[in-house]
Formats: sequence, C-alpha cells, structure tokens
Amino acid sequence: MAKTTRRTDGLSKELIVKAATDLLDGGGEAALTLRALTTHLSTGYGAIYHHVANRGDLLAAATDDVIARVMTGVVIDADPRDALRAVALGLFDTIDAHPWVGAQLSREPWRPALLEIYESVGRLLDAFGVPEQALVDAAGALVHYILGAAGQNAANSQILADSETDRSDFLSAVAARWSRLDPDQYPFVHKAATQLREHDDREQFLAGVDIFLAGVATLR
Amino acid sequence: MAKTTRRTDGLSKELIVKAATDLLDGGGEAALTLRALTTHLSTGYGAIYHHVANRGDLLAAATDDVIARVMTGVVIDADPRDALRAVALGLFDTIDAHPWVGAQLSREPWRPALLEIYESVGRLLDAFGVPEQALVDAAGALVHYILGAAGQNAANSQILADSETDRSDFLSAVAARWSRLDPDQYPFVHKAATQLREHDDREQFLAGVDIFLAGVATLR
DNA sequence: ACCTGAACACCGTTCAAGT
DNA sequence: ACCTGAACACCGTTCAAGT
Repeated sequence: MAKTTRRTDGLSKELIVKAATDLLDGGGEAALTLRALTTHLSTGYGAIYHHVANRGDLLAAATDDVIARVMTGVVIDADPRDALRAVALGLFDTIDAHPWVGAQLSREPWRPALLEIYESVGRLLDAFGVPEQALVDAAGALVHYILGAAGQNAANSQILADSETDRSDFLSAVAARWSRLDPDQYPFVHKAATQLREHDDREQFLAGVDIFLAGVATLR
Repeated sequence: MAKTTRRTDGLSKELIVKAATDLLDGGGEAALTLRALTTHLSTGYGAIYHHVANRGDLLAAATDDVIARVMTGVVIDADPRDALRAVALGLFDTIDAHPWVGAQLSREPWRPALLEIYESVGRLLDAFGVPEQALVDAAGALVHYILGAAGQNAANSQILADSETDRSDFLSAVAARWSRLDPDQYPFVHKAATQLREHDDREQFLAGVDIFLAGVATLR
C-alpha cells in the first residue's frame, strides 16, 4: 500500500513546517500531534525530531513562517496612515486565516515574527510624525491593540469552526443572551446587543486603528 | 498517613476552583492537571467530575472568579478618565499576578468575565462623552488593547518565571540581541534596544491607554 | 448524592537499532 | 547523516463499584 511505503525524497525542516501548518489550519492547535505529522509525512518520530527540537519549536517556526509571508508585502512608500492601516489589516486577515497564530505570537516575544511586526509598525509611526521619545510607547500600544483584537477575533472564528453553528446563528444567540440581561445592571451590554448582529469585525477593527492613530496624532 | 486519608468535609465547585487557582498561580496552565488536583484536595477523579464538567470548565470558572474580584472594585463616580485608567491598570495587574488568565480570556467571549469588562469600559466611555454611535467600536478597541497588552506582559512574566533568569538579565539579553541587528534593515528596533532596559511595563501600558483616550476624545 | 480509583485512549519524547 | 518504531512517562476522562 502506498500509505505505508517509506518516503524516498529527503525530509527537511521546511517540509515539516509546511505539513504542520496544514494540520494547524485544518484543526487548530490541538490537531498538531506528532502522530498526525508522521502519518501525514509517512515517516517516523525520529525523522521529525532530527530536523526539529520539539513540538514548541515547530509551532514557533510555523508562526514565523506565516508572519514573514504577510510582512514582506508591506509597502513603505505609501502614505504612512494608509500603510499602517494596511499592515494592521494584513495581520488581522492573516490571523483570521490561521487562528492558531494569534495565541502563538504572545508566547515568545523575541522571535523573528514579532520583531518584523515591531519594526514595520515603529518605522511607519516614525514616518507618521510621532516624536522620537514617544515612538516606543506608541509602537508597543499599536502592536498590542492589533494582536489583541486579531487574537480575540481568531478565537471567535475557532469557536465557530468547532461548534459547526454558522456565524449569524452564533451572533444571534449571543445577542439574545445579552439583551436578556437586566438593563439597570448592564446598560451598556444590553444596548450593544442590538448592534452585535449587523457589525462587521474588520470594520470594527479598522475603527479601532483609526481611534489609535487619532490619539497618536495628538502627540505630534 | 494524613495525606491518604479521605477528606471528611464535603467538596464543592468553589473549593475546587480555589485549588485550581492555586495550582495555576503556582506553575501556569500546565500545572493544572486532574492528578495534581486530586492529591491537592485528597480526593478522587469522580469527586471532581461530579462538581465540574471538565478541565476547560474549571479553567473558565477560575478565570471568571479572578476577573470578578478585580471588577467589583471599580469606582464609578470618579472622573471617567481616572476610572478608565484605574480599570485598565487593575486588569493589567491582575493578569500580571495570574498570567494564565490572559490566554484564557480570549477563549470564551460570552463568559461573565468578559461581559463585566465590556460593561465597565463601555459605561465609562459613555460617561467620558463618546457619542453613542461610536461607543461599541471604542469599547471594543480599548478592551482589545487592554487584554492584548496585559496578555503579552503576562506571557513575558511566565517566560521569566520558567527560565529562572531574572528580569534585568533577560531584558539585557534581548536588548543586546536587538542592538546587534543591522541598523539599515532594522532602524526602529535597533534604536529601541537602548530604551528597553530602563522601560517600565506598567508606565508603557498606561501611556497606551492615554494615547487611546486622546484618540477617543477626538470623537466627542 | 457524593465519592473512589482502576482502566482506557490518547499525548510528546526518547533511544537502541537499522540503512 | 538520516530515519524507524517500540517503549516510557505522562495526560483527561469514564464508569462500575462503593458509602
């Protein structure tokens, strides 16, 4: 049977990372098991551990890979505001497409993935006119907002993917639960429930970026 | 031996959640194992599963508990700006003290924990003068920033706790690595390296809150 | 109702042995 | 150098059996 024949071509870290990404995209972080990887690559455990230190290393490498792909597309000679919005939205969409990346990014802050993000955001904020002494704080804040919002959104998508209910049913259910709350005790959430159903995640995310940029503009 | 005698008082979800919180605070999310719980509470698996659906339920209940404790202290009749800073800092400090809460909060958005947070932030932004049609976007953005920044900070603390190196050694090591980067390819990160050693996480976090509030103020 | 603990079906990782 | 796969030390969860 073809399934049990040993692979003839050589294995590589790149190949393993690619297979890991496929598993992660298909079923979330829990789907990346060494056993699934060996069958997927029709090889043994030792082969994988020969190219990769452990599961955590593999997860980190896959994250770096995904982020590097989106960050290389960053255009620098556009208007800084447009470029910042583009970078933010690019990260949002990438994390939406690869939800496991969201949780992973906060794990190892010195990794290439986060470095690329800070560099792009910091440089664009510089071009945007943020004074030098405020630049680090501003970049940190914007990166935290982007990753926080994208991570939350990704977690929501993950829940939707797992539960097999579709998006509008899910939002309706949450909205219904929220509007059932006591308006005296929860005035804000009670009111927000009506807006929940028709809201667009990407638009809300960009609205947040704009609020942040308006705040940053007051520093100039 | 006392260790193996069966407990005489009854078990309860509250007691189990408390024990789980102790384990989580002591060794992070990986430290919460059902085996550790049974020995900690000197009981069996069935006893725990009688009060709690599964490990995820326990993790969620512990998170709700921690967040409820910090959110009940929110003062509402202060200046909205001060109150917002206080809520933000309270969450930051709580997540710093219980790092596992950071990752957990993004997992189940309809849970009481996140509900309390949205309600407080939304109400305070309303008092701050944010126009109604922008309120949901603004609250979402601020909550995402708070949780993103606090979560990242908590992840860093977790790494420090695991690696047994102290904070200033760790920051020095990262700063050294960053200043070794090519200044042409990484102008921002290269420059930021010098500021890394003396920066204060809480102050940087509050600077981000202020940037955000300045942006929100332009909506009024 | 509340609890016990052996058993089950999984994990990641190691390592002697092969080519 | 590169790879195999049995074995090990863990997991969360179940469930027949006890009080």
